[in-house]
Amino acid sequence: MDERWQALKPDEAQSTPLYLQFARKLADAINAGWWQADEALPSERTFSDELGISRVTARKALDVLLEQGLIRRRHGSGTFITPRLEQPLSRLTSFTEMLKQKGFEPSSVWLERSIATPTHDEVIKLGLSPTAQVVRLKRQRLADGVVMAIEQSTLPLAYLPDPQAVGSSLYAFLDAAGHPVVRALQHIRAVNAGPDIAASAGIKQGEAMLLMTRIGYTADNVAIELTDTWCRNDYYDFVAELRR
Amino acid sequence: MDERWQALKPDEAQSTPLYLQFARKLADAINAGWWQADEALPSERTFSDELGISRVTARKALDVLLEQGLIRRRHGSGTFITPRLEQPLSRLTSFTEMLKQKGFEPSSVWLERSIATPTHDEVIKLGLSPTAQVVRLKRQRLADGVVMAIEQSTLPLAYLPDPQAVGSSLYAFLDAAGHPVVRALQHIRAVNAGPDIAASAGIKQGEAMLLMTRIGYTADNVAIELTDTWCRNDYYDFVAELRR
DNA sequence: CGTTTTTGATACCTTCTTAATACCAGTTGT
DNA sequence: ACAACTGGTATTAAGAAGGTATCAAAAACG
Repeated sequence: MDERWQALKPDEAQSTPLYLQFARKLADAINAGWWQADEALPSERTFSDELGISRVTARKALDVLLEQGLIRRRHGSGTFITPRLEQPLSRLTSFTEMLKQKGFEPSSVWLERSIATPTHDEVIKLGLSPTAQVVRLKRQRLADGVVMAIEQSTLPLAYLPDPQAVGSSLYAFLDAAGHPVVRALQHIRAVNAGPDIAASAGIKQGEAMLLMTRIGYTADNVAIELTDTWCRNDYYDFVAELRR
Repeated sequence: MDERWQALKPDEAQSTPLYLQFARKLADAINAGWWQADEALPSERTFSDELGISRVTARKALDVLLEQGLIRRRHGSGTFITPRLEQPLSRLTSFTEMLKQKGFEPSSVWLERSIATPTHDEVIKLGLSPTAQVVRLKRQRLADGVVMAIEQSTLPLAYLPDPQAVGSSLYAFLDAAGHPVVRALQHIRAVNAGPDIAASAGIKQGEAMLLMTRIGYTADNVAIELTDTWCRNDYYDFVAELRR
């Protein structure tokens, strides 16, 4: 067991804060399967004693992992690692959630909030009736004040009577309205930035961008959201882990 | 660590301002992967002391990188390199697989099979020793005779002594050699096609392409394969299903 | 030649991390 | 009911990090 503590020990000489170092190492250890799912981790005091760090530092590292959903704490009982089944590899997270997790300050600027007649493409993809109308939302997505993506969402008017009512998070709004998105199909392509998108995103025209097209479904399998997101390629990284 | 400082040191004799020289060198170092995402850079005072420049100079250089979004500063904490926004994907199916299912005939043409000295980037990503050599494989991927993607794989020479021995499937070869890839991390970005890739892929220079970078791991968690695949955006469309 | 801008150095301020405590509040086993 | 764990919270303090204001020399410019 002793080598294990060694591997978790943060390095004082590095300039990265101790708690971040420890958080990373502990996350690696958990992912490497050092502890069984639902097994208690060593207590905060044990970490503190064995690694020669203060309990506050150990605790702050655990806070990070808690934020990532890797562990769960039970007051008086202990800290447990979250069973893998409950943390699907590809969680459907909103832009807002993802940024907060990364320590950025998310914000958005509305470019458009209007009611419109759907295009043919939208009618098909959202399974609309020919006469239905839609709400169109277009905005810049910012992290710490920097434009990271341009997002255009289309929703059936029936689910979103007032376009102005949406706050900073569309998903939060849909949750509150009783129509949470639980599943989504996402297509990813590369496109050259057109003049309008380039201008909104603050990049040169023709620059390569990732175009993510997502169709969100509610629990009863109704397509409720069609979102095109043009992602600035220098800030986004799409990651997939494959196993066989 | 000492050679590193040497490489960052600006040259007083040059006419370009010290802080610009330093900014450039530091940016190169970051791009070369000297520090991990979310890791802290040395402090401004450390740079100042080690490089024999004033703290303001070091700071002005960091200002430049901050402007470029390469780094983030946290008052009282340190300077960190900006993490990319990771968008997790799973159940990723590529268009080639769909093509196969639809009955297209995949094939490939070798462009290069050689032994080479790894780039700095490859050394980092494959965890190589500085003296190790690698095999480089480059080929066109075709479907019914049309170029769909350009693929360049890099493997440690130790695992693949003879580049010519690889048949049409790299994975089949590795399986037979007793080093099957069981897990892979795949990153997807958008890039503008450079002159060489454009020529090989039969498209115009500057056209947006999907660049898929895959690192394959064996059962004992050793990185054995680094593959860059430039996918023609008119033929590729990655699909992922997300849940929460 | 004088003026303005750039560059670099110094000193001081604010904020964050880390640590050392102490104490509170649930949980568990005896 | 109790003792001995667990996590949760608050306080204090020192040290280290980025933030900022000021000034001097050098370069660029009119």
